Amino acid sequence: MKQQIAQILTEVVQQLKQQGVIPEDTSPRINVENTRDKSHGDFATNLAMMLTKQAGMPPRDLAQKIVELVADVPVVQKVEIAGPGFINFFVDDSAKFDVVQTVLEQKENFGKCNVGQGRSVLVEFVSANPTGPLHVGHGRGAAYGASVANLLEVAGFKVAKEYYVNDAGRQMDILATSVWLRYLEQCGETFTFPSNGYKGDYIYAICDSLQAHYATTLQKPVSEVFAGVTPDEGQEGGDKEKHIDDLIVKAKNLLGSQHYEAVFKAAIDAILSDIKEDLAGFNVNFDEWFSERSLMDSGVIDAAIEKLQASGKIYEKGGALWFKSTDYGDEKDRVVVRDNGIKTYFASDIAYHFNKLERGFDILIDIWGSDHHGYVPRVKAAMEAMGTDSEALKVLLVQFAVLYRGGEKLAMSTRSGQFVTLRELRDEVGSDAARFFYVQRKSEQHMDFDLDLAKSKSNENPVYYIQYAHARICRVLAQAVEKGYSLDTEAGLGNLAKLESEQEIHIATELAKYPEIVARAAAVYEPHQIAYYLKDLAHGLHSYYNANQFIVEDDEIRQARLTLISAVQQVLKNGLAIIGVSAPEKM
RNA sequence: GCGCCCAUAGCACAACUGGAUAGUGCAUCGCCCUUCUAAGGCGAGGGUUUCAGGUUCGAAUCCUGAUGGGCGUACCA
Repeated sequence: MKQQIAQILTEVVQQLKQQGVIPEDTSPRINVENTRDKSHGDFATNLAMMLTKQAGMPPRDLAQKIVELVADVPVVQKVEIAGPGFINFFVDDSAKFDVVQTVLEQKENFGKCNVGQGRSVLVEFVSANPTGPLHVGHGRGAAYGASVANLLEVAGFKVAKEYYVNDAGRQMDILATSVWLRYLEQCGETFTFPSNGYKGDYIYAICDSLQAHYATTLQKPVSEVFAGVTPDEGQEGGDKEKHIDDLIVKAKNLLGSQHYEAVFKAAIDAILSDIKEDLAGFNVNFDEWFSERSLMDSGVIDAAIEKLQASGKIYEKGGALWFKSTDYGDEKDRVVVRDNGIKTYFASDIAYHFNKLERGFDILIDIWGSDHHGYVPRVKAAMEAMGTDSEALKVLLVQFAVLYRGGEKLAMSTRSGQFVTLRELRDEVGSDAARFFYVQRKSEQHMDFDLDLAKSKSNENPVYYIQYAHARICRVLAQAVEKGYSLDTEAGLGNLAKLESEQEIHIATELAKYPEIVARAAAVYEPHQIAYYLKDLAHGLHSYYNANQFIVEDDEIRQARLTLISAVQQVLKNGLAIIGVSAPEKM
């Protein structure tokens, strides 16, 4: 309908040019909007106001000219000029119900479009270090990323979802060492646990499995473990970083590479499988868990560095290898290989992004926490230097959720073991409510997350409002069958013209908006638009429900109404699927 | 210091990406269950869109500056 009007206006612009009202070289963007106020008709355009300058006449006069040129179309009942020069289109009520048939024919495909044109997208998100369980901060990225992926899929992209597993580097060594030290404690050794080690309770579970497999064969005397180790923070000459680094070296030496590997692997396997299970319970699933170590082992990182060297953007300074990212607008140059020969995290990230493109993806989407925003220019710089198009990479930043409990701001740290896990949140409020809560806000908006509120008011979460609308429809349709009035959509579609209440027309109008909302939301990566749309649609349904009886004696009216609400049911289901929320049949 | 992001009703957030009288939920106050689920509906109150300028037919939205908040500014990952 909207396109139809836009089409008409495009023709009008051509005619205006021919008549010399506006210059030949003007090509205005045809803008057709849904009106907010029903007295403004169904659609409006600001075309006259946009062209007022080129035409050299007041907007209302120009609008008058445009209206005269607008071709007669049966569905357009009336065209009006209003306000400063808006042109309002009033659509014939009966035409508004055409969408119902479309919905029922296309079913779960209703709302899909092809702006993606089958291009392949890799959406990488969560990618939290596997050093502990996911906390509620990760939840936002998970909910947002999964919804964006769904959205893109509906918009006609070929989507793959990936979790980058940082299973290499110092943090993992600290984790392995922390596990081993806790294991030693369980074996009866006594010492002060390093301040910089991982202290979460989940560590003990890993130790239990180590004990089950190895009994005490991994035990070493404390005197040996701590001999010659730099003291911890708070002690004479102490340094917590050196302390933990020394302990890592000890762990490797005392255990030997094979046993150290075993501890390392036990830790990461346990945590990763916990994360996988957690995300699956959150209705977030990945196609690929991409290991950083695999990049190292396959030599991809070296290849990437060589590629950069070939571009001439690598130089040596102070024994380290630097990438000249300032040539691409970064604030300063960045180290890729440290003076001790160890490659930085940045180096593997360059390789990782290069690898993504090599796997054939057209578009790369990274979803990062906003604390990584400073990282974007250097990754793009590296992509440029390697001769790839940095435009292919789109980084979506998600603001941190600031957690409150009873008005108190909560500090969260995986290291200290003090955080609220995603699993706790799911247990308390449920996956659906949590998914909806996260995705309701646009991603760049700071989010205050009051846990007490989220838990105590779980029944007031708008998600139930939407699910309730869906469940209501299901129950009504079931009741109809029980009363011997099974739904005959064929008959219903034929009688839609009999529906003329305000609520019915409103619902039909809302249904027609859905594909457009999806397309727009996908274009700007904003799943929250779907959430708001669904609230509106649910409101339309509840309103309708309270004002009208669906299961009535009159066959024609009943069939028409049941057909209309089954279309609503379908769209609610489609929209909820994008947000990753279930559509229950009863509540 | 410099850079990025944010600021809308008591609270949490929207506003079709520059459109008409700035909306929704919670909270507050009325009304509606012998009728398909009241986790619902109908209505009321609540705003100088942080402040000061600018751009234009038109600004919550764009530009400049100020204020307040978050984050970043490693040869960490």
